[in-house]
Amino acid sequence: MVLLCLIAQHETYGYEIISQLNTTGGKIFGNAKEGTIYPILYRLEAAGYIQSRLASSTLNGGSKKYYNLTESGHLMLQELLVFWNDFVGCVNNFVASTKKNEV
Amino acid sequence: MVLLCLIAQHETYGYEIISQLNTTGGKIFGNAKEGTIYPILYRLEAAGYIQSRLASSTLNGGSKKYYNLTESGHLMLQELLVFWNDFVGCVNNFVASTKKNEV
DNA sequence: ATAACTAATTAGCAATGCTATATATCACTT
DNA sequence: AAGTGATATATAGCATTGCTAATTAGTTAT
Repeated sequence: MVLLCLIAQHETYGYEIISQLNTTGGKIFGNAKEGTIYPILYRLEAAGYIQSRLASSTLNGGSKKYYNLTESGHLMLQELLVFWNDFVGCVNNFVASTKKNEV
Repeated sequence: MVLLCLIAQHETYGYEIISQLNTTGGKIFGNAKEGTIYPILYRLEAAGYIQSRLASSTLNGGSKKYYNLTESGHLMLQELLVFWNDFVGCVNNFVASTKKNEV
């Protein structure tokens, strides 16, 4: 879902996503590695949620593979955002009824 | 973390946990099955976060295996609650910067 | 030439979640 | 006594997933 969020913001590519996660990802996503992100991108593309176009090498380094959301990807992102809200709500219900005793 | 929360509230056993999740677990945990919960309980016990005691069969059905938190389990639950807050915060950062464009 | 940065790829392992089934006990009905 | 349904635990087996680690390759600067 987070990768779909990032790609939804603007067309981007794997290395940039990793850099962005490393700088603005906080404690949780600030440590993302290639071996984690690239396989997710392949799965998202295989599932039809994102599509890629190759761009020849410009200023620096190898050729980039730019991704953007498909229509199906936009729909999936909407569903995931709904799911995420439900998920946080459900977990926090259990957390809330615990904290009284625990904290 | 959710199972540790439930066990922290009061000593309980697998079947009761599953029943509780099915009734109060909402959309997300309302569908929990034995094959999901029991292996998690075994892992939590193997990791030393919970301990069990057997109780002979009382009113109905087989003998129950009651679980409660160890000291290590209480510590782990605290860490997980902190992690959970960080995690939600980090994800919501990305969600927030997406929603402007997307929704 | 080489170091440093950009960029993508993939092998391989361990952890995890879930489906599905099996087992056993007890209470109640027919 | 046989069967049904609720209670309760256990586990085989599969697919998915996350991560470590290493490989390849192009560009820029020293």
